[in-house]
Amino acid sequence: MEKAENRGRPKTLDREHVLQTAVMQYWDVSPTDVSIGEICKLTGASKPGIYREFGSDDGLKCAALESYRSLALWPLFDILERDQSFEAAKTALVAFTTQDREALGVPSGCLFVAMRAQRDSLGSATGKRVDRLRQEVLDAYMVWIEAAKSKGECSAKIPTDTAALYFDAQNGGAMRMQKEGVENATIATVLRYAFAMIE
Amino acid sequence: MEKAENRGRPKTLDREHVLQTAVMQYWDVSPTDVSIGEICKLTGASKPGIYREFGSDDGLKCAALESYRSLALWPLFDILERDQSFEAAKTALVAFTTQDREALGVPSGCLFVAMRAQRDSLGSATGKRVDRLRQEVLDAYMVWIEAAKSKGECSAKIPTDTAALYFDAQNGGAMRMQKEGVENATIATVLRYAFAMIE
DNA sequence: TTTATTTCGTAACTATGAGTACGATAGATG
DNA sequence: CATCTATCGTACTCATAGTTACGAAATAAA
Repeated sequence: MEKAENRGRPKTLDREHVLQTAVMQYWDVSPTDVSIGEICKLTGASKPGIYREFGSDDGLKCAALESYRSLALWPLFDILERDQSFEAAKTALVAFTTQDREALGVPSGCLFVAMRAQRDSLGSATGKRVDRLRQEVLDAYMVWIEAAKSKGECSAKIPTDTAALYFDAQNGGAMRMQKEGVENATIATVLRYAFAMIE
Repeated sequence: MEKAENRGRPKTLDREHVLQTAVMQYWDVSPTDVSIGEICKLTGASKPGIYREFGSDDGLKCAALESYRSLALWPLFDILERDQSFEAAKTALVAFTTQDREALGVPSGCLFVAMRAQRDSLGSATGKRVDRLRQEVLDAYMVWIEAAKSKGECSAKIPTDTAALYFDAQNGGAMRMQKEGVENATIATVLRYAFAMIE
């Protein structure tokens, strides 16, 4: 067992602050266009400090994705797993996706969607985590759809795995539109049409 | 009028070869992860040669996008403008989008979609051209949808501009799925469901 | 206090990539 | 053959970004 050694110089690097700053920068700008040096400037941390904490650029991006997941992706999983009607869930998905980001003080678009688009430019650890998260999301959609089918709320003859890809694609499209500046109300209309298809 | 001056050392740089190579690399790899130096190695051209011909990295990407448009986007415009039923056009869109790229000897995904995703990392000239092309595509969808509505082949009450965004988003989603390795048959199913919505 | 231990951060190093200075080269013209 | 002209390509410059070497600093234990 490792006891809390109080030896040595006390750590001053604020891991959470660095991580949150990184998430916001990657999210707002782009995961491949924010350098370690930029994060240093914004947080006051030193480069070796960040390397000691996260190991590498890849490590920081990986940690940022993990952080983003429990910060911004949690509501998605929650909607899919909550016990509610298929219709109610679809409505909740539209509402969640088209929230007013400005009002929430959060960037538009989706860091996960951005990382997927640049998957091959990311480090190997981050790349693998992107793949895993993608599969997790698809699995969550599948469980949800399968449940709706067995409850008789979804009679569509579309295969469940294809339907999962369908919903995931709609969500990704919405995030891209948002980043391109399309009004949330318009995006919501698009999503409602898309989601009405599967019932 | 400028007459064809035969003075000076003859040009040896093969503009078309460089351009096609650039298009294929940007398309296959990513527009922001292919350096001028890489294009040089692949084509045998020298760096100053490429700069003399295209002015800058931005200029080359811009020319590549233009080339891509008349190479790979032309069929899309053609389908939308051809005189055929709304249904026939939608079927043609699905077929075009889910062509077997391997068999055609062409990369999967779409360079234009990739450039849109990285719009802010591109040079100003390329960025503006991406914007213009996006608007062109949306306009083409709108003209098509408007025509279908007036022919009575599309009775959907969805606003035309929103419907255009809808179709554009579906196409983009298909291209991303293709790049992520989803089977074309599956993508076609997704698209058919999505397109069936608007009628 | 001295020593052991741990973190701190300046100042490098290295690699890559955009962009260019400039002398060499190749053909037309006279 | 001499000159004019336009392109060629080697070998730079310059900037950025990931990464690290290493001595200074801070705290607990002896």
